[in-house]
Amino acid sequence: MLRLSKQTDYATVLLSHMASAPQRVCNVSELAQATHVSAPMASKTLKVLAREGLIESERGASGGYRLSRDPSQISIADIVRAIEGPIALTQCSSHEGCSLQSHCQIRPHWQVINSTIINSLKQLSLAELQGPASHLGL
Amino acid sequence: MLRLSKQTDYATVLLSHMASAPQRVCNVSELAQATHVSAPMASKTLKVLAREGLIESERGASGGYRLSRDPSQISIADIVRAIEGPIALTQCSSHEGCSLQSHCQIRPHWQVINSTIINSLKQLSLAELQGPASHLGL
DNA sequence: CTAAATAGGACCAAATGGGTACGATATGCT
DNA sequence: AGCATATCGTACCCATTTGGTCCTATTTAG
Ligand code: FES
Ligand code: FES
Repeated sequence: MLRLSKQTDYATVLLSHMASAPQRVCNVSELAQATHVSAPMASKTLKVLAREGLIESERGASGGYRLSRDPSQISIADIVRAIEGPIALTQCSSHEGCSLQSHCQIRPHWQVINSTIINSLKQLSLAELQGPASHLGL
Repeated sequence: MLRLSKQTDYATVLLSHMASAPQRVCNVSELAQATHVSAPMASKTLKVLAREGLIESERGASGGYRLSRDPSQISIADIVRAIEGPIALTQCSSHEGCSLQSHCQIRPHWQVINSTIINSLKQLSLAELQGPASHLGL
């Protein structure tokens, strides 16, 4: 359905909340309460984000998560890539290779579309999510 | 994985081939051979495209499919919408409503991103798929 | 009448996505 | 030392979606 997963949605909301007070270390239950994401899903999601390097974790009592870089340096594209893996609209725009590839003329076009979308997702950073929606001249 | 379905891929290839000789009526097996899409899948896909009005069908012997409008009037966005339904990156950018919706600040941003992507898919028509890839200033 | 073609499903297997649970490990505090 | 509080890793389950096949109508040319 050309939809990104709910987990990506959760990730964005969680990160967006963390960006409102960068540096601060938040634990799962706090983030879950603030964002209304269920605690187990918040936990699952934050683990992935930590593994992918978007946030850093402090373990043990009074531990939690903290953004690993400035909110302006984290884009929606980063979040999507962290949760869903590389953005490739079609099989042939990744390196898996498409069954039609050998006789197909439109592959380069897919790649163009793919880059266009990636670019538009890169345009928007966590920092900008804080403000009102007014980007890309729309 | 932010990937459009293989059927959408098939649809694009099939339509692209039909666009190389608009007006002409092609039957399934011809299209399957030309595009290397398996005949059953080509058939299934073309049925959907016909139902959604992108192509018109002629039934009976020597029947087949024909583009219902000029290739320049059919965009990738049309194809995606025909096969996958409305493009909505997140639940909350459609009207289904998102579980977080009531306390969420970033919803308007999703809508902006969504429109951006739809626009970039609208930019590219079947007619342009015929030529080399050089769109959107990339 | 018959062959060729689409229409519209049912149907199945595999993959994906959403969500839960649990044991292991690390840290601060008393 | 010992306990409470956290994250980490992963395994698991269930519902949905996807990819693909197949079969039976119905339509039309010759
Ligand atoms: S190579 Fe995948 S659609 Fe052309
Ligand atoms: S309303 Fe869905 S993520 Fe904000």
